[in-house]
Amino acid sequence: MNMIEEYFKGLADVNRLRIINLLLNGELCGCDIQYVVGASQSNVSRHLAYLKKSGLVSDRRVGYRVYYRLIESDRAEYKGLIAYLQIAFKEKPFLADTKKLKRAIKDGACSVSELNPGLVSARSGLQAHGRR
Amino acid sequence: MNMIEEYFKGLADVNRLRIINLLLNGELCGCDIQYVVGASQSNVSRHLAYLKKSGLVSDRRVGYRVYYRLIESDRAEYKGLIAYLQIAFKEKPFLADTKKLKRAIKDGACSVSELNPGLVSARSGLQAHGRR
DNA sequence: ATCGTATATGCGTCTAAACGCATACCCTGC
DNA sequence: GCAGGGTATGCGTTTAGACGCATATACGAT
Repeated sequence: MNMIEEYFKGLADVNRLRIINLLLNGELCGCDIQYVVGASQSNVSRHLAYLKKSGLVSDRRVGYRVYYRLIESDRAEYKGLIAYLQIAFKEKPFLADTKKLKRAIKDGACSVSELNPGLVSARSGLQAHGRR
Repeated sequence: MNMIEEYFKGLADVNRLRIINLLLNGELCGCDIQYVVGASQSNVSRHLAYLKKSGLVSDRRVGYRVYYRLIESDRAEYKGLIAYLQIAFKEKPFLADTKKLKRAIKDGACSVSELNPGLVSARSGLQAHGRR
């Protein structure tokens, strides 16, 4: 199937759009995504699988966690789309999600801090989530 | 609902992507779209309705025909998307559709020629379709 | 080995939507 | 009025996918 079609199918759902918005900030682990989106664990997991299938997201396992990130690709088809999303995601409700993510990271979320420097300017140094 | 989500839902189908690709060339009447896409009349009509609902396409009636075109909007959310599509649509199978459309217009398709000058450079002057 | 955290997946349900077929509708021209 | 081209829509079928629940799996720590 066409890549462009795959991309748009991947983005044709609010929760997946919200996840992509979060991943524009850098790599994140599944539990942080789940926390911000607020959906059930299986729901988030399936959306992430769908995004992988769509060619938008890749993942890597680190211990018992899985970290998700946007695909790295130089294809115009892909880069142009990501560039568009960067612009388009200035709107609510994505703004609220981004804020919630930054607060979570600051309070000690589990996402790897070295890989998303933009999120950890004022990290407090905790290791645990401080929630659930 | 979010406009971005509406847009992506609208684009999450091959036939609708193909229609949008055609409309990037300018306004087209329904029967020409149907001819190029090669789907059934009701199918094409419903996809066009869906694209209208998604905020991507508008239409106007001229006699017993309806002409469809991309929405005119200066919102970054919208313009950025169209700009992306312009770039992304260099790939097959959209290329074949564009060629088929240009051939149809040249052979006398019913789309209004004044509104898509890029398509009528060598128009032969017929009024009928020369098909079906 | 067992427990705890994180993630994936099988199963059932429900809704959206893609498609074809037939029919209704809209407009023009006779 | 009627006929014909173009378009929309009601109806039924079928498939994709969104979701929750429960369970399985993966890994680390003890």
